[in-house]
Amino acid sequence: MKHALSVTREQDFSAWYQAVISEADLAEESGVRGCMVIRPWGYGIWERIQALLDARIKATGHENCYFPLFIPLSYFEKEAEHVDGFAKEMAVVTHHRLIQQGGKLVPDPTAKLEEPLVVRPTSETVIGAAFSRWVQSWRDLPVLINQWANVVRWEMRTRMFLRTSEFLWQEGHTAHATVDEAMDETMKMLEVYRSFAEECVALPVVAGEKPENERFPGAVATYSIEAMMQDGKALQAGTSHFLGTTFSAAQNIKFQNAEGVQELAQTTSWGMSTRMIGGLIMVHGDDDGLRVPPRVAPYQIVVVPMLRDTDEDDAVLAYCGELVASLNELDVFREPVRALLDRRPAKAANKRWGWVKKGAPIVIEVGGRDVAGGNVSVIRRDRLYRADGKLDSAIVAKGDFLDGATTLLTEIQQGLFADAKGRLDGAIDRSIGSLDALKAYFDASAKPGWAEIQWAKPTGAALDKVVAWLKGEKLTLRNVPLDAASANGTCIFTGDPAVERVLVGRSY
RNA sequence: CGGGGAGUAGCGCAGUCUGGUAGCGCGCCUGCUUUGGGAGCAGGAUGUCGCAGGUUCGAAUCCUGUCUCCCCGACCA
Repeated sequence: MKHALSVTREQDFSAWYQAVISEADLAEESGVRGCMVIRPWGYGIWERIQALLDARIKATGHENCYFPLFIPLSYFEKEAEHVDGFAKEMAVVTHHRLIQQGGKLVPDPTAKLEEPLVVRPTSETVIGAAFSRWVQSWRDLPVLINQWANVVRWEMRTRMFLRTSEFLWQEGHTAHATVDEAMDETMKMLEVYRSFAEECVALPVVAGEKPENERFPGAVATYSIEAMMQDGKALQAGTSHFLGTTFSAAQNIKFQNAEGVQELAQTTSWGMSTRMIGGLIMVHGDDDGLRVPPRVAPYQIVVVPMLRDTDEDDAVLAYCGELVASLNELDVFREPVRALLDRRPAKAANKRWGWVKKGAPIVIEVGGRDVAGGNVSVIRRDRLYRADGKLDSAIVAKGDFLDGATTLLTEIQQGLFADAKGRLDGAIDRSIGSLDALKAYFDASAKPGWAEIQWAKPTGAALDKVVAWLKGEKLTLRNVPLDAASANGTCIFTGDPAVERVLVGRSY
């Protein structure tokens, strides 16, 4: 079987990942360190993610707004732990004018900013400053807001979609009167992320609490959803933080409670980014390129006319036009179907393989013979080949295809999720009871998946010791799954009675 | 930011050691022949050799600096 990509997942997963991004026209290098150009197909997927996630964020009572890209340096100085976490990766604006000097443009030394501005790495500080103005009384709470924005973190090592210097995301920020309310919010948004990832992106995830060492700088508790890539590595696909009074203390977010007493607000923040697209690639991609789940596919059904530069071409195009119009009348996942007629003057075979690599869920080919017989040729991206290795192109009556199109899209969506879910569930080993066994598990195979182990949840120096040992094995603590069984054994690190179960794995 | 590799046509690469008119394959354009599974033949177009300095009569090639990408570390959504 000849595949559309020149490198397979088995040969070199990292090279394969880059090949998918390039061959599926998702993104490309920009010439600026760690920054990418997101091309229409990649950005189209992001727009779908935005649309579906935004609806869920609003359905849970949040409103969108927008805060400035530039944050005064002094805002960061108010919260020590937060600045420690981000100081090493901040882009800073120091001048507001350039001058010519020896034929070159250089910052004008006389146009130095009084106070440097940081290009936001995240917006807790600037939004906290606004919250302190907005919140006076318990009646002003909760404040529930979200913004869609770009942020910049000057990472040492970048990878397209997974870790770029600039990335796109949404960041939710809320303020509450009580710890309970803020914790409810934190957990609610974690669940929004879990259900969104699984239902829309078909990405099975494990939702859980991050161990202390993996917390967001300044957070009291951090929760994540973790997805498993096809090479067994973990990808943190969304985070939800309970910030307690860390930022309200630093930013002076105070309110007068019903008893007339001043209190600090309890805040949360939560985010999901373009990294999601990296996860989508590594979970659903195959050796022919990307496979986009129908709910987030910019086009769900692409119709490719087989034109032959003959008189029959007009009839073929008319037939295709009607087909696409009929498809666009249909609803699937409670939205209109997104079908495209690919009229570009290119060879049909090249268009077909182009859409296969892009991962359009269904590709329909229509030639003169189909028109004459009232048929269409259907290629499902989730089942490209027959058992004999030939491209599986099924000839179906046009009416039957229209009748079944939305069911087929639903089936593809569910199938992609079910396959990935099966891989995830089958790749978590819950039987490991010693460090030797843990080491052996990860040494034994190239794609070992994860281990869910029992531990005593050490803190401070004891936790540092555990993390250091894991690091030596290139392992990380992922999260403590919310739905894990309770502990009933001993901690494999300390030998103390275990208190919970934690996931261990290699990660991106 | 440390170690390694690489930047030459849209893509993949040769040429660099040993300085002397910019090459190959694919793709692209035109024409003809094909036409249900990534067509064949013929002709053609496309380069400030990553960028900036330097050495030289002459630099893709030598020297210095710098930017970007890939791999391995340290850092992280």
